[in-house]
Amino acid sequence: MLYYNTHYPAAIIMTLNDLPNQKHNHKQCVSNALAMAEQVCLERGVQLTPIRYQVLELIWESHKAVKAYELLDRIKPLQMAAKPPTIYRALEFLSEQGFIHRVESLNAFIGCRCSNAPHEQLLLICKNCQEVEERTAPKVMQALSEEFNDAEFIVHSKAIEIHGLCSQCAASVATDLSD
Amino acid sequence: MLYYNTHYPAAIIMTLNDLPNQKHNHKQCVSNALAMAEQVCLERGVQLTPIRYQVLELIWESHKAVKAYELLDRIKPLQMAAKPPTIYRALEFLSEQGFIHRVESLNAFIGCRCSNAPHEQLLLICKNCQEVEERTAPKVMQALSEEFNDAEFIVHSKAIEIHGLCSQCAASVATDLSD
DNA sequence: AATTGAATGTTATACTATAACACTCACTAT
DNA sequence: ATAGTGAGTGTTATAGTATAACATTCAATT
Ligand SMILES: [Zn+2]
Ligand SMILES: [Zn+2]
Ligand SMILES: [Zn+2]
Ligand SMILES: [Zn+2]
Repeated sequence: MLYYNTHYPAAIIMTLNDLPNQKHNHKQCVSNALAMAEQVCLERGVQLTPIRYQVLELIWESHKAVKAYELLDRIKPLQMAAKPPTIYRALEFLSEQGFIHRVESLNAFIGCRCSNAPHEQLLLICKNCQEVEERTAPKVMQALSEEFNDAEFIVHSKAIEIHGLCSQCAASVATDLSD
Repeated sequence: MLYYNTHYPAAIIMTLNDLPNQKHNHKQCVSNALAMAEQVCLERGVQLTPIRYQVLELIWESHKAVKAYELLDRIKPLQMAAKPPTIYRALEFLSEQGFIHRVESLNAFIGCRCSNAPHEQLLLICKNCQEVEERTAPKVMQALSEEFNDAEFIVHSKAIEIHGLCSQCAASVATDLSD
C-alpha cells in the first residue's frame, strides 16, 4: 500500500563532503532525503508508512543528532498513541533501509545523506553545535581494509565517530579568543 | 595514601597488535596491566583505591568487553555496599587515567593494553567470542588526520569500533563449513 | 468468508547512567 | 591539639535508553 504517491522530482544524489554546517538550502536536504526514501522503498517493496515517514522527517529537521525520546515527544502531536516502541520500530526500519545512521557514542540518530546506496562513512560530531557531518573518507576506508587484512578480521559493520569542533564552530571560537 | 606498595617488576610495555584472542599467557596480561596502573597512579599522584583496583582486575578477567552491571554483580562479594555509583565512579576514574576504554557501541568496557601513554586506537570487536582487540593502526590514524584537515575539523576524541569476526572465530567458522 | 502477515497499539519491564546529599577519614593550617 | 578541607565512598532516588510480550487492526490473499 502506498501512503505517498506524489511524484517528487528524481532525487538528486547529494554530494557528500559538502559541509552540512555551512549555510545551505536545508529544505533541499530534507526533500531530497524524503524523496529518496520513498523511491527506494518503492523499489524494494517495503512500506514507508506515515509513522516511518514522520520519524524520518523529524530526524531531518536538522543535521544535529537526535535522541529517540526527543523524537517521541515531537511525534506525539501527530501520533497521539506514540510510545517508545513506536519510535524504536520506526528507527529500526529506517536504519535497516539505510535512511538514518545511529550515532553509537551519543545514543542518537542522524539522517543519511547518501541512502540510495550502501556505503561506508565516518561521522564528524561537533561538541559545540551538535551537528554531525557524514563523510565517505575513501582513504581512511582503504587504510582500514589493510588493517583488517593484517589482523585477519572479517568486518560486518563499522562505527567511526569523531568528536570535536566543526569548521564553523572552530572558526567562531577563534574569533571569540581574538576579541 | 598507598593501598598497594608491593613492588611489581617494572611493567613491561605490552606490544599491541599481537592478537589477544590467540592463546597467550593471560595472567601476564593481567599482572602487567595492574602493575602499570599502580606505577602510573604513583607517578601522577592519584589514588588506585581498593575499589578501583578491584574493578580494573575484574575488567581484566578476560579480553571480552564487560558491562557496568556485570561488574557490579561481580564486585558485590568483595564490596557488599556496592551500588551503581560505586562502579560508574571507578569506571570514570579508570577511563580518565586511560586504564580502560569504553566501547560505545556495546555500552561496555575493556582493559587498555598500552595505558602507560596516551594513544589512539581502534577496536576490533568479535561478534562470536566477544573479545576486543585494540590496535594502534598508524596508517589509519594518518589517513584520518588528513581527512580532518580536509574537513577543517578539530578532533577531541575518536571512537573507531569495528564489528565482525576475529581471526580465530573466522577460522573456526570456515572449519565448521568444511565439515 | 477465512486466513495471513506486516504494522501498530499497549503494558510492562529490563537495562544503563547520574543527581544529590550524607558520611568518613587522611591531610593540612592554624 | 583542633578545626577545616577535600577526595573517596555510602545511600537513596530518579533519569534516560531500549525491548519483551501480547493484543489489535487491516489490507492483501486464498
Ligand atoms: Zn541540510
Ligand atoms: Zn559545530
Ligand atoms: Zn590476555
Ligand atoms: Zn572471536
